[in-house]
Amino acid sequence: MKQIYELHAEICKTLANPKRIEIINTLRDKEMSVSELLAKIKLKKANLSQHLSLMRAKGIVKTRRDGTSIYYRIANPKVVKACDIMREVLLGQLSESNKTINKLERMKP
Amino acid sequence: MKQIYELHAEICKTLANPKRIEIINTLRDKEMSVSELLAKIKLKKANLSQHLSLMRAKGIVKTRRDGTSIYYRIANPKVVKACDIMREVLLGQLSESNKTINKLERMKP
DNA sequence: TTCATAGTTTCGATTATTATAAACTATAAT
DNA sequence: ATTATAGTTTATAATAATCGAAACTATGAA
Repeated sequence: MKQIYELHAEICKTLANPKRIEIINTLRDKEMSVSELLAKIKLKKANLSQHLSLMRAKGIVKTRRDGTSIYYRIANPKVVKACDIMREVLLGQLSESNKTINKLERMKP
Repeated sequence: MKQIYELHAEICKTLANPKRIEIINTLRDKEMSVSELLAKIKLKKANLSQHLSLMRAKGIVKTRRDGTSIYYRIANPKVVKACDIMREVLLGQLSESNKTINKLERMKP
C-alpha cells in the first residue's frame, strides 16, 4: 500500500508544474510535434524536451516518430480529466475568494 | 492564463506527495483530528502538522476546533475525485506493465 | 558524404521540498 | 496558577526539481 502511495505521488508530481500542465492542455485533443509545441509554449527547446521526456518516462505521454519530427500525445485521457477537475477546484477557490472580497467591499461605506 | 497554470500547478503540487495522498485518502469520508490521523498514518506529529498546514494554506482541507482537538476535513470533494482518477491512471499503467511481463513470460520456453 | 533540421542528453548552478528536533501556543482540568 | 494534552512553528540539513548552455544524435535532402 505504501508503494502505491509513492507511485501515486510520482504521477501527481508529473502534473505539478505549470509548463507541464500547459503541455497537457495543448495536447488535450491532438498530437503535436516538438516544434509545434514550441510554437505554442514559451520555453527553450531543450527544456521542453526535458519536460516531455519526464512525462514520457512517467507514462503520461506517448510518442511516434515521423521523419525528423517526433509527435507527442496524451497516453491516457483520464490524465486530462483529472487535470480538468483540479482546474475546477482552483476556479472554485478563486470564486470563493472573490466572494470574500466582494463582501468586504460592500462593508466599506 | 500563465498565472492560472501556475496556480493550477500549486494545487497539483499539494497532491504530489505520498503522505499527503494518504491524508486525503484517510479523510475521504470523515473528518479527523490530528491525533486520529496520527494513529492511522506513520508520521511524526510535527511533520503531519506541517503537511496539514500546507494543505490548509492551499485550500485542500478545512479545520474546526473542538476543545484541544483540531478536526480536518477535505474542503472540496472534487479533490478526492481527481485523486481517484489519478490512481486509476496508475493502476492502468501497472496492469499494462504486467501484460508486457506476461507476454515475455509466455515467450520463454 | 556533407549539411541542415529536429530533437535529446548532460552538466552545473539555483531554488524548492522534505523531515527532524526543539521550542512554542492553546485549551481544559485539577 | 499549574500541569497535561493537543497541536503548531521555526530552524536546519538533506534531497530533489528546475533551467540554461553546450554538446550530442537521428533523419532526410543535396
